[in-house]
Amino acid sequence: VVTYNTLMDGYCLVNEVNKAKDAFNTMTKRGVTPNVRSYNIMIKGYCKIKMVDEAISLFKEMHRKNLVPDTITYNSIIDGLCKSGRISYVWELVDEMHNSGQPPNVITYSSLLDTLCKNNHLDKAIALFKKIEDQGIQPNVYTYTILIDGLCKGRRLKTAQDLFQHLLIEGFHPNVRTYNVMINGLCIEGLLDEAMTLCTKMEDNGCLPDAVTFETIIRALLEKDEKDKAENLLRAMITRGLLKV
RNA sequence: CUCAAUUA
Repeated sequence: VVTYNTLMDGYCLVNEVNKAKDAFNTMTKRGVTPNVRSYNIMIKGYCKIKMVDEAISLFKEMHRKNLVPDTITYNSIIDGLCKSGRISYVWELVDEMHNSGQPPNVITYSSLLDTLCKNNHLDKAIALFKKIEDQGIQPNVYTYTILIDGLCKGRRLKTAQDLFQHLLIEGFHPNVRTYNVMINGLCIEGLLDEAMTLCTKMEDNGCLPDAVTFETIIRALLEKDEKDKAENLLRAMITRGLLKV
């Protein structure tokens, strides 16, 4: 089973979900019974290429074969449904999670938080974040990054910055993505000097800026016709090997 | 062997 699962996961990773499904069928034919992980891999694979209905049918197939979906199974479909905008079914599944004694975890909530943010339901997102904490679930760096990103894109920079501070106070270590999200937020508001300062600061904090960091700032600089500064950053990228020349 | 977040 492990061998087949690894193979399927590899195919899904490169979006060759049909080949993954072939492997899935082959294992069955050879008398190897797919386990929950096999289904989880296929469900995520289908969600990734937006074939959510296939994912749902596999989910139902699990029930028929008396396989009990675990938290990862739920999280994967919920995330797939969220990303394809089929929110109503999501809430049913969240209820089902509670009823089946596998309550949503921080990852489930991260998916939900992300959709709320991306659909401009910022207030609901903030409420959900509080609800997560109230339930005694520790938000992690992902959770914070998602909400900070939502706040930045919803033009609520101040709140985003407060949350970023809060994250530091709580002793979390922001990673490259967290910084990138904050930097993008500053760029959106045209605060390019602040963005560049934060870029320096992240490096001081032991977090190396990556290509996204630079591209974000460069793009913003060019929009403001700050061609010289942009060029300097481009050179910096080349020096750091972030840009092939 | 399986789940969530960033520029374009």
